[in-house]
Amino acid sequence: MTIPVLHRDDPAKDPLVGNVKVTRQDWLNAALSVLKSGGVEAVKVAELASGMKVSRSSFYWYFKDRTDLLNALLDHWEQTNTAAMVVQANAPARTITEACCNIFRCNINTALFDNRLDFAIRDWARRAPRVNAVLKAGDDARLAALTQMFLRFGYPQMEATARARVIYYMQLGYDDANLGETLEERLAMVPGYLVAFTGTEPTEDEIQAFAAYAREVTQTSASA
Amino acid sequence: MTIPVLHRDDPAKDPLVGNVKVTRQDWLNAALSVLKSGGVEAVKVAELASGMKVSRSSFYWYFKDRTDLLNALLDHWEQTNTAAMVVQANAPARTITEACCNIFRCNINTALFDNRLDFAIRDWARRAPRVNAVLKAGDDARLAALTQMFLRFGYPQMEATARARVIYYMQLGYDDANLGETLEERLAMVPGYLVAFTGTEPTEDEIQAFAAYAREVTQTSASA
DNA sequence: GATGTACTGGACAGCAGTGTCCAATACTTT
DNA sequence: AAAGTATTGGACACTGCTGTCCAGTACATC
Repeated sequence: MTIPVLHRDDPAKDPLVGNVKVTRQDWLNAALSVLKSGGVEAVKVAELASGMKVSRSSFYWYFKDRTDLLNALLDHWEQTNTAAMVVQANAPARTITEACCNIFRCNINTALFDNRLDFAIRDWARRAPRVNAVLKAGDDARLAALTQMFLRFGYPQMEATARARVIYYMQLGYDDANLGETLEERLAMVPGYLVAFTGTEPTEDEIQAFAAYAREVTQTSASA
Repeated sequence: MTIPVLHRDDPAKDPLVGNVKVTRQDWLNAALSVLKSGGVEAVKVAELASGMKVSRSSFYWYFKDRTDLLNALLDHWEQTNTAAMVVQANAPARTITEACCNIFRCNINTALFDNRLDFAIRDWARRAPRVNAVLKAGDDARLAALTQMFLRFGYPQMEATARARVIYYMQLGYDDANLGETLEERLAMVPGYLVAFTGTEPTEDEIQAFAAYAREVTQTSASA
């Protein structure tokens, strides 16, 4: 339920003019944060307003109604997470294990791919058919990119499809159940997962490179 | 949002005596059904009552309040799904691939393991720390049983742990995203998954045996 | 310094859901 | 047939949330 930095609290941004206290983006950020921690049902105009110490009616200046805000949140998701995973799947790699490490980056780098947002959307989709359609399109795009990745490394079509699903869905379920796991716990298991996902052994270099990346991104995100 | 058969509608059961219209179990069944289709937030005394064509106050005869009902739902989950998966993990099998097929039974036989309930609980857990603790205990028990399964077939400790997680979390994520998939679509991928999960090829017999089981249980559940 | 613009606050009405109270009901027991 | 028991229905008060209306405010422009 943590409300993110508001425009007015960020010294890098232009000061707000007139009687403006919050921006549309502030409302979106706050809503996004609540969506992630408490689900759609928890995204309440009243609560966002009190969190930003602004009255509720301000909200209706920026958004037609609550549904309008929710649509904006869904749009945001549509334009971020899926694109990021597709980029990672297409990233250059010498081996399939290295390529898988590129995918793993999505799971440990929040700046790249927002896990918690993905789950919140998934929860929401279970109850709203409209959201479900958007989600399914995203899942399909991601799976297609992953299948392509395995095909690139010479896996036959059928096996590429099966392995794409295994890596994608396993990460999905894993994060679902383990959002609290520490980085080192997770890193220790990486070689084991790579064998299961690809059927081949990763090189020591690949493991080291991935661990270095993982430690760096968690470092930065912690100090930000 | 389908309300299940009420006690009074089931000819096999003793007729209700006195002024009784619904039983505690009827409330529980209705709540369970709503929990699965709409999440915790959707479990509303008012809606359950109107679904059963009974007044809300009847509810308060059987339950102290809404929280009391929710606790009962959580208890129910605790006593069903995890136990079923542990039984499947311990079931006798000649090969690891056959053992994995035993686990797959959980994913296709609703009578054995209620997927939709598992997700509803998972959603709920994300918002309620108390529920999260119960869920985590369940996940741990299931993973321990799966790890034990791989150990039984000679996998080294580390690999057994990694593979247990891959099979468990993959199924979790898979069902999460694919509750609408047809049985035949799913069956077609089974051999591919088995290779990825175990690192070995399944025999033709194993695949056939599993497919036969799968077709039988979906047949029965459709005609029930 | 008057007017305009871009918001913001506070009051209001309305709805949905909860939990309580008590009278009414339909059987069972005496 | 009278009294008792187990449950149910309906009315009520309360809370939390939404969306609307309108007057108020702070700065920008003329």
